[in-house]
Amino acid sequence: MAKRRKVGNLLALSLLSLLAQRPMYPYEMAQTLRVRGKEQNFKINWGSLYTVVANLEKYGFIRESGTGREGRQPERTTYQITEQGFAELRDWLSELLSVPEDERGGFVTALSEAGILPPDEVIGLLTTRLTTLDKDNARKQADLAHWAERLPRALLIEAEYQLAMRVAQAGWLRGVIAEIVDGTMSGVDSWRRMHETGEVPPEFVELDERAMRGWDDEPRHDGADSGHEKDT
Amino acid sequence: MAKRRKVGNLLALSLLSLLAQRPMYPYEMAQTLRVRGKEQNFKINWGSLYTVVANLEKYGFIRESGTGREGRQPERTTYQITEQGFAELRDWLSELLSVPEDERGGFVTALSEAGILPPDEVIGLLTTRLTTLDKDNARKQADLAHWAERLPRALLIEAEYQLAMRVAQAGWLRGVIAEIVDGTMSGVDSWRRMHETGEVPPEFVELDERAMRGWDDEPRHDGADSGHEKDT
DNA sequence: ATGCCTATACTCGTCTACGAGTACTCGTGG
DNA sequence: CCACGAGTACTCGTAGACGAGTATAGGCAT
Repeated sequence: MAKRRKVGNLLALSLLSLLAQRPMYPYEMAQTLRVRGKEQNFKINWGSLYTVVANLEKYGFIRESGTGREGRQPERTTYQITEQGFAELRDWLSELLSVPEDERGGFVTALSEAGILPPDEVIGLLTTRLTTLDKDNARKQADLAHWAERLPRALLIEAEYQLAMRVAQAGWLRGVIAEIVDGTMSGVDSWRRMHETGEVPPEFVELDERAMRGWDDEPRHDGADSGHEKDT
Repeated sequence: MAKRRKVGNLLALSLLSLLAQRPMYPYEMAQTLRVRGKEQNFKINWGSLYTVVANLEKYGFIRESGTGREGRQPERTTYQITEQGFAELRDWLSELLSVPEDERGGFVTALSEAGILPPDEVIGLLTTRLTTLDKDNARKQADLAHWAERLPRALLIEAEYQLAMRVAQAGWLRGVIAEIVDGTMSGVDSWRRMHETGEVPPEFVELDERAMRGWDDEPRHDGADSGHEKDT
């Protein structure tokens, strides 16, 4: 994935960020990340951590800056960021901020395969999701408000973003569920019949055939997300 | 990642879906996926394809259903889904549909590290993103409308979802950009000063220290996303 | 009929991700 | 004063992701 970057793991971005502030040794990086509550709730991937550090060094983005034992603890190696590391960090950040990606998550995939399950079950599952989402969002909203009182908002944008996206998802879900329930959405009838009788609705077949023929008469804008193909 | 599933690759979900419709051999699966325009624009990962098929077989989710050479082409192995495969498919879909995940994408990470870049640069990058997003969204909107005329909407939900999320993202971006530009957002001043003078603003330090002490006096709701920890 | 190009269907080897395990150190209670 | 548990800092082996390469078969132009 994203092989364009010499070190393609997002953990590497965080590490570079950390080292841009001060030199650290790997374990310290992990602690700092964890303590900041960054990256999920950091079920730290120790393996990845050291692999990524090694790779960052291999490509010259970071450099050993001393390998001392400080007082007691076992020996440890401190790293600092290099000029190229800084450049990579800036470039990577720039790309991530300026180029929108398509969501690649499990939910999208599942949505597109949801026809496998009978409509009523899907309604139930989506309702569960919606409920959870609403509950979590309320809590996150409160947390965020709490923090906003004692920290500058500039430090909270990513939390605000995540919340905004979840709220939007909840809104969308509410609409879709309603449409499936009341039958406003076209195709739900065939879908339901298919699960009751086992008969494969004709639109599925048509979809496949259309595809097979290469739907040439249709608008194809394939570089959909404004072409961020890997430029090999 | 997601080691709870015996085969944790999302490609596996698509393959199971495919095989739930009819038996296929691996290459055929790839073609069918590609032709349906599923999964990104499918820069097919041939390596993953065969690894995943092998694993699906290893865990009994699919089974060889004949290994014939049909007429001409080189020999090939056809697979069919098993009972357990169906069960896994249903269960996996259910989970993906009902349990909301937090976005783990690059944008979120980049947002949280955006302080590395000077504010004006960030404004520029986010504006670029917004422009691209608006342009793409308009096109996708049109495409979707086009397809909606000749296909049941039930087959288009995942496209609708993706579009809705992108529209929401654009809306959020518009707001945030404005707030950074006009200084409504607190912290932007320190942020700007930091990049002009090199001085590290006190709130960063405070954040770290607070974290170090273990902010015990604050609300910590750690299983944030309604606890979907891997239940080892 | 013969070379060559394309499509088909995989195989293989490398590089990455990751977690379980290791080893060493301090503090503390019995 | 030493057993034990909780940190600290990492190592290593395995499983997975992935792309470049391979091999074979037909089509078709000469």
